[in-house]
Order: sequence, then C-alpha cells, then structure tokens
Amino acid sequence: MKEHILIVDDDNDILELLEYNLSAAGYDVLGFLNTKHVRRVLIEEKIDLIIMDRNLPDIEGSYYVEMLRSKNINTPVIFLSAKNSTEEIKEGFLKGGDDYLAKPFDIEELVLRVKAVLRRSRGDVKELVENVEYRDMKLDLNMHKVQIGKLDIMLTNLETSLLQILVTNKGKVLDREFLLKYVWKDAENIHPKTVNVAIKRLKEKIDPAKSKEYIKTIRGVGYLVA
Amino acid sequence: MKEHILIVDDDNDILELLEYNLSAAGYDVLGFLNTKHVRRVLIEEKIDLIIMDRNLPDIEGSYYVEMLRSKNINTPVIFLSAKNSTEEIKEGFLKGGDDYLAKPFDIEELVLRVKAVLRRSRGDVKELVENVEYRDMKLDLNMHKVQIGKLDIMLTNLETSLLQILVTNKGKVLDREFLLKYVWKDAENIHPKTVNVAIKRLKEKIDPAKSKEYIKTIRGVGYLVA
DNA sequence: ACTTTAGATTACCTTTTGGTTACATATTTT
DNA sequence: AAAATATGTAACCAAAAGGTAATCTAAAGT
Repeated sequence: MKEHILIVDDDNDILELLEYNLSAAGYDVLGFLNTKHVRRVLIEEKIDLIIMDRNLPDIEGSYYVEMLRSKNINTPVIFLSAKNSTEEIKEGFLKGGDDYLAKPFDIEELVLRVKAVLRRSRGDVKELVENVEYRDMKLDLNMHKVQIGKLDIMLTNLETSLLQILVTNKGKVLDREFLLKYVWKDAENIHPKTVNVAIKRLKEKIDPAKSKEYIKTIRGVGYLVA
Repeated sequence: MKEHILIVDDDNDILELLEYNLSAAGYDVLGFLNTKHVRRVLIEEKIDLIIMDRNLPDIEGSYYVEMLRSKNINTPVIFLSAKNSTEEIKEGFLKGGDDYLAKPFDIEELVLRVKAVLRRSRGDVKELVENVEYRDMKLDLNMHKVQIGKLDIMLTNLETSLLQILVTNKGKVLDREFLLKYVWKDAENIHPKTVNVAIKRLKEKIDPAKSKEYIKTIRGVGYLVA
C-alpha cells in the first residue's frame, strides 16, 4: 500500500512541484494551501508524513506542528521554509519537526529526505484513528477522553498519553525511565517521582472508587495494565 | 538507560566538540578517528546512532555506511561533512543516511537533529521478554508473576530473578556462590545464608502446601529445579 | 545413639519504594 | 488580567522487601 504524504504550502507552484515529484516517487500526495482541514484529514486518513511550510497565511507552520504534537499526533514532519537562520531551524526541531529543509531546495534532495524519514519512522507511526480499548474502557485519543461504561471522562494531554502507552503496552511493566522517555518525551530534568504522582492522579480520575485496579503497581519496577 | 552515540571523525577538535556537547545532552558518546574498530563495536555494543564524517583517512564515510547497510546494520546515521553540494548530500541519503549536516555546523542544531532522529527511530513499544515454563508453572517475566495452574502469583524482583535463574538452569544444581553472583549481582557483603531465606520464602510463595517440591535442596551444594 | 553440620524457620529491623498531600509554577480559559 | 486548570516538586508517611541473627530440625558421619 502506498504511503501518504500531506503537504501544506500556500505557494501553489511549490505545491504542484512537490505533488508531481512525490507522486512520481510512488507516494500518495494530498496538498493543502492552508491548515484549515489538515487536522481532520490527519485524524480520518492514514497519513505517514507531513511536509509543512512555515509561512502559512493562517498560522506559523511550526506552531501548528507544536499544536499537533500536544494532541498526541506524532506523524513525522519535514519543514520547508525560506526561514533558514540556525535559530529558526532549531525552532523547527524544538516544535517537533523531523527534518528541516531551506527554500530554495533541490527537489531530489527533498525526495531523498522524505524517504529517509519514512524509512526510519515506518512501523512506529501510530494509528490516529484507531481508538484503544481495555476491559470496559474505551480510550478516544482524539477527543482526549475515556469512556468507562456509560461515563465519559475528559483527560488532559498528559493523562491521555500516559493511559495510551499503558494500554497499548498491556501486559508489560513499564518502568519510570520508559515512561519519562515516551510520555514526557525525554524532557530534561524531570524527576522520576513525577511519574508516581501522574499515575496516582490518573488512577484517581479513571477509578475514583479504587475498585477496578486498571493500573497495577509493580514494586521496584513500574506500572502496568494487565 | 542512556542512548549510545558513536562518532567517527578524523578531526580531533570536532570529535571533542561533539563528545562534550552530546555528553552534556545526556548521551553516552564513543568517538573514533577512523573506522577500524567501528564495525566490531556496532556488533558488540548497543549503539543507537552514528554520526559520521565523510572525509575519513581510510575510507569515504558514505561508502562505509553503504557497507554497513549491506550487512544489515541499520543503525541511524547522520552525516557530517564539508562536502555540501546537493549531489554529495543526495549521495549521503542514497547510501543509507538519515540526515546530512554540512560543516561548519551549529552544534545546537546538530544536537536537535540527533534528538529528532532518535525520537523517530525508536519504537514506543516495550520489548517483550520471553517467558519461561516449568511443569504446571508459567513464569511471566514481563508481568513479574507465575501462573500455577489457574492461580496467578505476583513475584517481587528478587523472587522473579531467583525463580528465573533456577528454571532456566533446570537440572543443574546452583550453589550459593553462583546465585549470589547472578541474582544478587555480586553485591558486597551479602551473607550466603541470605540465599536460604530467599529460597524458603520463594518456596512458601509458590507452593504454600509444600506438595509440589518445585525447588529441591541438595545438601552441601545448593538448590535445583529438576 | 551421639555428634556435627547444613539447612529451615522465625522474628526482628533497616532500607527502599510508593502513596499521599500540599504547594508552587506554568499554562489555558474566560 | 483574573480565574481555573494542569502539572511538577518536595515533604512526609506507610508498606513492602529483604538481610541478619538466633534458634530449631534433620541429615550424615562416627
């Protein structure tokens, strides 16, 4: 099955150039001139890579990506931009980009960078649409909520990604180091005890009566959903 | 556990600059001035990322990476090179590189690119450990429990590793010295009698009725699972 | 049978670890 | 800007794990 690339660039010429060349390279390409419908498409379709211009009419591209990341949308992103000072490049990576290419660019180099990112991220791309279920709990990643029985419980970003990683790794004990890596995205200087508190709050939220034991503590190791 | 980065660059100053900054960013760094021992290190150590100069005394860096790829060594590679024509950059990607940064480079940008590649190249799923079985006992190392018949019994860290080593060495008598070495990891000043108590507690836990005799005592030698 | 010796058992105590809460800071919403 | 919310940090407490030592028991040698 072809891999899907979503492009956002307000310059129609560039959009066409990219669509032409990436299609020729065997990808399915979806082009957009602004971010208006991007989020919905990301949720509804299986998108493997985003190519994003930074100078967009409605929003600065890197801010848009930062927003996506905060919603647990981790599709790889390559920035494409005339802003090419090192400061701006660094910002692109800090906001969650996977690569950064300055305009004007060599189209073949872009295609190669696309391939490199896809090669590396393959298999690790999370299904955005698919919701995760466990016992009587339905986790809706996009809406940031869990349905437990008839009850809808809103979750914060942190709670969503913590619960997500626990449930998708069900049956495995996740230690604090692992959780810090994937939920806190390696943020520097985060105390491991932070995990305890986050877990405690999550438990409290999804099971205030403490009757379900969704999340078990494995002393000396970490936490798991069994 | 820290991620390991291997660097190959014949310029000692650059090597030191990278070692300093990547160590500061929390990585374990191994620097090399040529590729002589690189392949052996890649095989023997767990290396998560390679930073490779292209101008090496013994071989062209991208050819070296191409060789690695042909040997199914798929560790991510970031090229670092004074060769920065688009043709040469393209060659870097074609030979299997994940990113390409032209010298001179901004060290902070490099660190960010390193993070981006590592973030993308590691899966977010915890690896499953193989489980061990013996008689009617299933030892689940992921969940730190044994299933005996229908019954699930949670184990502590010590109990898990003790039972694991006994069962995986089934048929062999393990003496206290051996157990102290592998279960207690040679911790200083551990009294050999400690093993007796640990074994006693483990027996009690997995067979409170004392009817199964999973673990036999061999007087004067040690313990075994037959 | 008696003695010796290794292992089992038990009780005790220290250390480690996680839970809990309160507070501070940062972020988001209004 | 103010209020509300989210989340990190630190302090404190409780529980669990596990090491040690004293005592008991059983096996091996005489």
